[in-house]
Amino acid sequence: MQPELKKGTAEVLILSLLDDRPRHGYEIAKLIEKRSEGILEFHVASLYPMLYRLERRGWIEGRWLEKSGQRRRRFYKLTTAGRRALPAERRTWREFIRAIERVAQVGDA
Amino acid sequence: MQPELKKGTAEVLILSLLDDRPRHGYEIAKLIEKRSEGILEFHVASLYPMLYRLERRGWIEGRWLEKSGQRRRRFYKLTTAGRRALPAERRTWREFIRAIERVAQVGDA
DNA sequence: CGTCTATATGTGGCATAGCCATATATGGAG
DNA sequence: CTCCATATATGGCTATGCCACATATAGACG
Repeated sequence: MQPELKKGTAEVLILSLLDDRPRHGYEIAKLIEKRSEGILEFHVASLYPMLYRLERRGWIEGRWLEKSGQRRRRFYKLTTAGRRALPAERRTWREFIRAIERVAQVGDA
Repeated sequence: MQPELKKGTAEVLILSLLDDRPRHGYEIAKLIEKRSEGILEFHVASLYPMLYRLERRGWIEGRWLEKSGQRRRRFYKLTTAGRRALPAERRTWREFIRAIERVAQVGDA
């Protein structure tokens, strides 16, 4: 898998996972790996900076949660702006893959 | 359209277009733009270097063609290695989008 | 005849986002 | 008491596409 393919996809992935419910960084990384059956594997070193970027953009919001018997975790949830942005992100992705499929005969068939 | 999405996709696109028949750089750029209905627009400044890379890798092979009444053009065609590599590239792409769809609810439905 | 646009190839420097290595810290299993 | 999984964080590297710029010709339009 050319690693370059992944560029720009982390956003929809993270936003979609946070659409279900608030999650913390490490959980997001593991979920992506698991649900994609190992095909996608975002290193946490890429994920944390992405989370900071999304937070700065105002699409997600994080807060620390410390429970006894657990390490501290930063849970992120979608903001209203983030929830509003998600459909457009999904549409962009869909249009993008359709465009590729029109140029390269790459469709599932 | 986040420009980052395109990263790593030029390869399959070029290879697929050359699978039909030999073409020159400028034609490839225009075809990508046209067939994708404007969604994909690779700048020639990205395309030419990509062609050189593919040639160095031995997947495509270019030769100059000068016709009177036309500017000089460099036509590229798939090599045997390139033709052999294409199905794997297409498979990678398919697996990749399926993986994204399993993580983000992004499917066409 | 001059200018403009489309065609055609090419290069140097920039930006972005993911990767690797590394660091820190805790809970639980053995 | 060591090791692994969990959890967050940062600095430097790399790849690939983007922008600006350069060069050159054919054809259209005035």
